Amino acid sequence: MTRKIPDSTVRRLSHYLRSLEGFQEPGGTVSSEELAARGQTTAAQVRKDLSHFGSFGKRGLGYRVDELRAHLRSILGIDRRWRVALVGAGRIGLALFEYPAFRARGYDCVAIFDPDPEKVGTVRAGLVVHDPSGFEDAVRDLGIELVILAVPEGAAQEMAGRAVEAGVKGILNFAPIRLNVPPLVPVEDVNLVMELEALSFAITQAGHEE
Amino acid sequence: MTRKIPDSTVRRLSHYLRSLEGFQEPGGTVSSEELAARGQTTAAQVRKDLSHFGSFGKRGLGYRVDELRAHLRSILGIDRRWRVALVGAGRIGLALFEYPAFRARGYDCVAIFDPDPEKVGTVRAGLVVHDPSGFEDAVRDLGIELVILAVPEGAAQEMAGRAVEAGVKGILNFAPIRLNVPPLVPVEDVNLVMELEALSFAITQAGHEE
DNA sequence: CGCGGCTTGTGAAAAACTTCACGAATGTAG
DNA sequence: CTACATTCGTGAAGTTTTTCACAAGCCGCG
Repeated sequence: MTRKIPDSTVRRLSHYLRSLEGFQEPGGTVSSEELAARGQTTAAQVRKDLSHFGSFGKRGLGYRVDELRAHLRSILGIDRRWRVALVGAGRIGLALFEYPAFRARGYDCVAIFDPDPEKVGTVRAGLVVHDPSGFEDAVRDLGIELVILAVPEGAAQEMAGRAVEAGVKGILNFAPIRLNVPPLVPVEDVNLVMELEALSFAITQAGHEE
Repeated sequence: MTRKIPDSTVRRLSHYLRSLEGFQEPGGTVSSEELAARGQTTAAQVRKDLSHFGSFGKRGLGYRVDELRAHLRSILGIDRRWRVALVGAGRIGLALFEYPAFRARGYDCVAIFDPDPEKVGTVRAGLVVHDPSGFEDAVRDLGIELVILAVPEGAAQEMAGRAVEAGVKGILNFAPIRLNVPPLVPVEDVNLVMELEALSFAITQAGHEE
């Protein structure tokens, strides 16, 4: 039933879920048209996206809000909780770890690692900072499945390799390099400079356009 | 020459630029093959991407590193400096503003706004935090062109509207909503929860795959 | 100068993704 | 019960993006 899902579809599924959570009456229904209106897409796209995973709507009626919400959670793999470790206790990493939306969405911050001796032993975001030497043990003992990798560029590949070796299942990578990991371990890259560059490109381009 | 550039192309251009900066001898040359190797793409894709903007290479030789670098900077619109304001002095916004890579890439942080009376007047990331009431004046007086919008969901649309009205040219949006702005003003969305969801989707999916 | 080894730039082919359009369900009203 | 107004699910058509393949250009060497 589910073969190769476009990346863009997954992003939209997240959007749909977020839209559904904005609804007041969870017992109500919503049409593909309404769902498309929030979310900058079309009704056909909404239906096509969902059809990859099953038939969740009722013809003539639409989708039941609470039902679709549950389906989306299950599809996105957040009908459970995930144990997340932060590697790199810099400003950005810590800011993320304290971001309440993460926990609300099913992601539990369980450990922080940083090699800086000044940070090791101190408490950040409610957790003691550990030296990376203990990383592998922690992955096993705490059941860490996801890693937020927010270390300097030079250390990213090494820590990614160790994470994979230790059995981590996915990496959210903030370092501006393409990590070399086995294809079974998904990596999501977040590159904020790149986002700004996309902005200045679009602005500059608007001038050249005709 | 430049019509409709795919979004994915722009992202790759950023990557190419970053790869080029890793080179030691700026007088040397690089082939599309080498550039593709870093960056998770193909040589043909590199050439196609660049061909949208001109012919920068020499057949039989490749691209001159320093030359291509300059071209990419110009294409991405970072052969100049941009004046950026932070709206929302929360943890994430501040962490970004202190991120040294921004300045290094041509983005200058020039002002911070936040309505919290406890923050107004204090110094963060080297700048005094101002109340948003002075936002429009600051845009004009400081020549602010880009806004990093890192406010709570509820305030995002209002501040986006004010930014556009004040003449801001682009918005980097961290709020998890689609901003409603005129199509001439580009918006880049950064949604970290969505990135994590893409990860757990990929992990979960790997199980269902067959 | 002419030849051979490379590597670009680019139409054309292939693949991926989105939009269209319509049959099939579903609920409502008369 | 039938007619009607909706709205989903989905193959087919259309569009966009990627990949392919090859002619054309460049360099070095004899």
